[in-house]
Amino acid sequence: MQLEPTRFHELNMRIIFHLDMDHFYTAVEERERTEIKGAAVIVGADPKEGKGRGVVSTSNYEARKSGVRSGMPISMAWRLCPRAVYLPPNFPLYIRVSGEIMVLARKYAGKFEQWGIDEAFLDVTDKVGGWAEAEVLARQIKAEIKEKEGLTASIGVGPNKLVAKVASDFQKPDGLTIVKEEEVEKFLDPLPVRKLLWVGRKTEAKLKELGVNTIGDLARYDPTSLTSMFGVMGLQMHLMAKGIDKSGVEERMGVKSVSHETTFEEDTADSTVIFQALDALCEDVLKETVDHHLLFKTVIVKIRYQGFETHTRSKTLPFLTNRLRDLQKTANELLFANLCKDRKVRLIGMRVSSLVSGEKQRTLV
DNA sequence: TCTGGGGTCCTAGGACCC
DNA sequence: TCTGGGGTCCTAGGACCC
Repeated sequence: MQLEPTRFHELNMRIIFHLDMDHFYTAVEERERTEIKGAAVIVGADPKEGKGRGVVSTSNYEARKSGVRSGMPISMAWRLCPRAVYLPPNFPLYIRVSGEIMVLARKYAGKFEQWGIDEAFLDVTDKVGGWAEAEVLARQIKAEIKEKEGLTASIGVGPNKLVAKVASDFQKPDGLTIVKEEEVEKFLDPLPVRKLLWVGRKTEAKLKELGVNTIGDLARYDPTSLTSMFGVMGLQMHLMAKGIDKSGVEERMGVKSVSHETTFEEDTADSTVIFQALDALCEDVLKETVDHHLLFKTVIVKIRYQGFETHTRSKTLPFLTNRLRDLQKTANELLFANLCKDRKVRLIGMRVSSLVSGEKQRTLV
């Protein structure tokens, strides 16, 4: 049933799109390099003949046929698909293309929220009269991205962000899935809980122990028990499983932290190497904060030892700063006081937070 | 399988203040 | 003596997102 626009709005219903670019990094690379057309393509760490460190960022559908997935160790990808074209990520390129797509999509939305580099939520409630018009608009956006960027996107359409997000993942690539208000329960019920936003590997495992496998199982589970086990997230999960999500599409304003980290080619206990890496990370982080006119107060150092044991140590300064010597002194002290000298280190990271825009704070510098 | 690099948010304990 | 209650900030860890 198609409601009249005014009636639709009176009922306080929303129509939300989730736009998700298909295998974005590899799709951009394929567009730029016609010579790899048709090949299995993997963007990620250098595989080094199967000895490489790091993970797969994105693989195209040809590589996925061999079982390659995002987040998989690159050494495993090499074993599954040695014939693939392996490329290092070209972030400046992806960011530029992403920016163009976001500008294109934003003009169709009453409210717009970018989500990562290649996804976005659009609240189109005020732009369409109902579900039929929403479908026309979704097709138009997909067609425009295809025409102007030569890339395919999948769009999920639903009455809230959660349903739209699950829907965009339902048919990929080049998909369009529309889930109307009255179809939400039937749509979500049989899907595995892992499809829900915020249900990751750990939560999935805990739910499995409770005999909760599908979103329907979760919707029927006692919300009080969920709350006692998962806290605020328990209630949130229960509501999501019932297709309820009142969160708004909101423009994100400014970053809350800036960080850089590096994994060594080989684990090392050489303190010269470790402290040099830290200094370099300080310079990278500082450059970025200065470029964005930010001042920081909190400095966080991350240490990951051989075996993946990870610790963070932080210090909040009594003042805002963007001086390299403040950052390096604080970071060096934190690392020096907390580094186990006889253990091999896998990764060093640097982060600054408690950020304030320096535009207004110039007098403090 | 052996785990990158960029982020956000939540929890929980303790310090400190009134 | 041994003790409130509320609030904020800091620190560390962990789950999750792309």
